[in-house]
Amino acid sequence: MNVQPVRSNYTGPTLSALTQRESLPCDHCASRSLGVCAPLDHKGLASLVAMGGQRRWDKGQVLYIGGEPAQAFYKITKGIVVESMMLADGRRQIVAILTVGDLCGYPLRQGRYAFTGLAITPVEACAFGAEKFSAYMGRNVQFACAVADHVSERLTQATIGRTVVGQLRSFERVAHFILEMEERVRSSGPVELHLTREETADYLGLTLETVSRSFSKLKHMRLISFASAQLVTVLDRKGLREVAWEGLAKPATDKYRRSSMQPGAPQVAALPA
Amino acid sequence: MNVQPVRSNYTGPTLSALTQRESLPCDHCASRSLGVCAPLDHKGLASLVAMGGQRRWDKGQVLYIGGEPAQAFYKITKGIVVESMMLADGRRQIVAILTVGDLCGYPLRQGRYAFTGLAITPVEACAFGAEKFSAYMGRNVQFACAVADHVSERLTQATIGRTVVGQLRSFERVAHFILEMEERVRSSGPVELHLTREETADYLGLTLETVSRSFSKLKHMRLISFASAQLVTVLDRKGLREVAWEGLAKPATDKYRRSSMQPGAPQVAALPA
DNA sequence: CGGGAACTTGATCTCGGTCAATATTGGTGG
DNA sequence: CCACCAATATTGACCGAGATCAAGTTCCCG
Repeated sequence: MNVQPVRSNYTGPTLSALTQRESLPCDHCASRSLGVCAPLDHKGLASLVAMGGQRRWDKGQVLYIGGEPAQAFYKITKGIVVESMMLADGRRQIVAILTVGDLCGYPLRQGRYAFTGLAITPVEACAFGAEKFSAYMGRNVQFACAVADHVSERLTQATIGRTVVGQLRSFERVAHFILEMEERVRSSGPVELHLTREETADYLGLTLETVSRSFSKLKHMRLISFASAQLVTVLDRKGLREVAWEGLAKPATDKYRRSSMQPGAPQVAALPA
Repeated sequence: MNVQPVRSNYTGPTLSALTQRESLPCDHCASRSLGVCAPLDHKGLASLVAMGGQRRWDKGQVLYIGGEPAQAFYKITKGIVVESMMLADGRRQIVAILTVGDLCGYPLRQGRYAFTGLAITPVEACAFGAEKFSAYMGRNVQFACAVADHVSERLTQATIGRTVVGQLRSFERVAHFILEMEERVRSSGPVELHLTREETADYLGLTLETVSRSFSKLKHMRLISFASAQLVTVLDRKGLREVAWEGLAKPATDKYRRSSMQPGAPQVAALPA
């Protein structure tokens, strides 16, 4: 759909000017070694950078709108972006929470943004022209693999999210959310949630009141405590995990099909060639 | 995570034997021109095929189990596979419905299957060794792009699914499901659902009773009719679409942030380089 | 045909949504 | 620095969509 491998021998105008070792904004970039930039050498980086530039948005500003023609993808260097889908009546599903190192605006759907990107903090990002980005994928295997890798990770995240929303009770979803946000920052001490109760609700498929009640419930269960509404301390990580995710996977080796079935080793058979 | 680009000059043992124009199982494969095989020429195809072989499973058999070490990916040539995640207490979320041309078992999470694959009809598939598959990605840009493309498509699907489960009412979800299954087969006439009510429930985050009631409701609304429980005729596609998806996207140019916000054009500013 | 799986329908209960009233927080200007 | 106000969060009361429990019915498949 969105990726158009280009095998031609590309001789872009911007590339030659930058192949020498000269300073790139990337040299001081917090996102340099993350995500799709990680496998690139100086030259590769230079040609990618030549595609776009740095931009910034204030909290509350929209980066791009789902359904509109896409000019650029963004790799976040600062702040937090949420991607969402909306229904005509205003219902909103937040489908991803993205931070430093994450690529956003990608993938496209028929040349248009699939989701809407919103800055929920001040955001800085590096912009890549959409067509050039795709063309570069077609020329650089490592870059293409890095993109595939990144999208794979997002697919896994999205799928877990679907399971959370589809199967967990309200306070289980909130417990999972807390652990997810803790994981994201990878630092000990209190966890900054960043999302308002309303945004959290739209992320978890609940209402803001239910989210608030679930937080309170977890607090009364002595699993968490609050410094402020946005700053949570995990008191009992083990307990929280049990609530959050009643041990996904590690299944009891039957009941993949709920009722009648004969699991048995998959039988192998050669097909008529 | 799962993709390990390998840039080395590969000289596999099986490759040389197959580079001449000789017959491949692919020549008669229904899945030849679909998905990740599409961009490959005879030689590329030959080396991919050399990685695995054809296999088959009966209805109800498990192809692979989430959390277990992965040996192979499968590209479906016949039948339907559902991928799911399970919770310890038996709750199950079906996260994908895959058919001819789809790759399954991919992506991996730390070398292990992320989801569990189950054949819900008799299934035939072409197996690719997992490491060799990744290595081949690192050698062939077009293949890597095709994989990225495929994963991107699945990400979009997963995200839409998350929105369906997170935001739609029960009968709206079922309406969406019917349209999705219709889309999938791309042929006029009655739509074969393939999933039991229980599987549909696990896909939509409902119970089988609610799914059944929702089907009945849509029937009484004269939007669909049944030849059998598995065979649906869409009587009013427009009406069904309105129920299914109250016009996702095409948003009213505000309310990305529900309350206070000043959308305004994203302001551009150069960062200190 | 016979039996079991799959499906439908009904009665009741409950979790989470809705509506509404405070409480708290944080940002702004006096 | 404090007071004020709007935005955000909490809590309560009530209601309803969907889950749960429980019969029946239909449809396959041997």
